[in-house]
Amino acid sequence: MIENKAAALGLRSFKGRPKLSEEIAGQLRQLIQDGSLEPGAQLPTENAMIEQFGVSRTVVREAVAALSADGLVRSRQGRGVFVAEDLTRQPFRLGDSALSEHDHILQIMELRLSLEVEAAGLAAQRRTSHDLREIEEAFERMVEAQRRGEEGAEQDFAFHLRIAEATQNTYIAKFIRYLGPFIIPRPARRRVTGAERQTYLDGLTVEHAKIRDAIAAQDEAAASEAMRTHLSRGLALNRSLLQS
Amino acid sequence: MIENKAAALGLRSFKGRPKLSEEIAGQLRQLIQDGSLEPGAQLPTENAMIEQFGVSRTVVREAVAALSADGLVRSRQGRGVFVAEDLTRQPFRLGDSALSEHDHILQIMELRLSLEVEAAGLAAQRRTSHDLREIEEAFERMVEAQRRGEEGAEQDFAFHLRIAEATQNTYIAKFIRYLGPFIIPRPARRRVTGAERQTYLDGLTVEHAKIRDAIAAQDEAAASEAMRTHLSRGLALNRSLLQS
DNA sequence: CAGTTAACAGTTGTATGATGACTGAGATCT
DNA sequence: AGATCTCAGTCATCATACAACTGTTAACTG
Repeated sequence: MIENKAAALGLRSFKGRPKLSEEIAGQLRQLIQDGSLEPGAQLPTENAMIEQFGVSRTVVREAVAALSADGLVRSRQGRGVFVAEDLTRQPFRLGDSALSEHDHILQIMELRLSLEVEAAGLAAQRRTSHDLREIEEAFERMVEAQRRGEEGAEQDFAFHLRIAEATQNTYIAKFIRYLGPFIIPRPARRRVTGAERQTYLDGLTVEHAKIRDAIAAQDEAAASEAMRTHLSRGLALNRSLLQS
Repeated sequence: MIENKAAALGLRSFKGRPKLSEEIAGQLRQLIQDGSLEPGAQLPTENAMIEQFGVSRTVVREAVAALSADGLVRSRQGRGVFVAEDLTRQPFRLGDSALSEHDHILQIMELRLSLEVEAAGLAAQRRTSHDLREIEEAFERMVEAQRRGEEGAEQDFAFHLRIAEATQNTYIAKFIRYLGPFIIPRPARRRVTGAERQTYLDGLTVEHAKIRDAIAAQDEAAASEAMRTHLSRGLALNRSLLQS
């Protein structure tokens, strides 16, 4: 047996060696993504992979099951395993990149800003009276959370999510919801304290109110503008805080 | 072989029974997503699941491997399988929704527009000379494709992707790349023929040129505006074509 | 001969038993 | 008291066997 080379990769050596099935799955994934295996092509049979990788059938099957869950391959009993014709089913993930925490946060906020500025405009155009009520309630819940001395990060996000849902575009709402966990922690905020913190939180409320009012008035341009101002300020704050 | 009506039935109405491991994986996934199993909670042990579901270890392990690939659970040797604390690793997918083809296309194009309008502005701000060269080359390749009588859909997308990369925001670029396969087919275009088609294609080139020039001049507002005009026209065209 | 059926080899799907590796806690020893 | 050992529980991996499905080929039937 050759000594464990996994540690050389450095990444997750702390957690012991990665599972063999993950190792194999990674190799197969790479073969597919760099085009060595074209869509529709057949993967080596299980027996071939057993020999080729020197592992047991359990490992091979678990690796294929993982790829199959990602929609990257499709296995058909009696025939073989094939690379998916339609690679659009390949999921989208954030965070496995090698960015610093600093860049990670800023880039996610930029991504979020891009979407939400437009979303605010669409919401102003299309919001129903029910949507508006949801947005107003979310606004109030955040005010109450702050009155209780909380940060209100969750309520903040809920407010933004209601706006995304008011666009009537399920994909936009779905993506904002996906981004939620990445932006809720917002570690930058915690470094702001005291009076400065109160000023910041009051500013949030004022900005949220402007967005809410523009959507209520169905003023598309004003809604987009208010959202841009709101998120730009958050972006600038993060940028300056993370600089130091 | 004429008899293959399984495909004609459309989806997967009769694909034979789904694999047992997928069945189990689905049940576990639901338990996690509806909160029956909270983050950090331990799943039943393999032996317990074998008995509970009445299947073999192979099946249970493949199901867990699939969930693990999605980042939904984490298994630790010697301890057990646990629901992930951080569900942000859950991937994002488009397309499993029950939208009509019509809404599907329009909503994706809106999502795309939101991002790309901002991306064009960021690209104008931050593009390097190398980025600009890439964008210009992609533009030329699309012109050449059209000169050859092709539609140039792939070159079109490549042009947009180069712009996304010029934002220096890897997440934005990554997401645009993910959206690619969903927008490349653009079935609407095929219904436009003859002189009308040529007018449309010429319009694309003019609009691309405006975007390119604004980015070259590092004029943020003009770049965003040009991109908005460009994609809005595509959106409007699709909307009218799909109406009928 | 034409058409159907049967047999076969190859593949994935499922089941089962055995062994290795890791974990945590309690028992044991010093 | 502190370090070590033992042990049961758990996942990780291996190996084997059989079932189910597929496509091809051979055999059979009328």
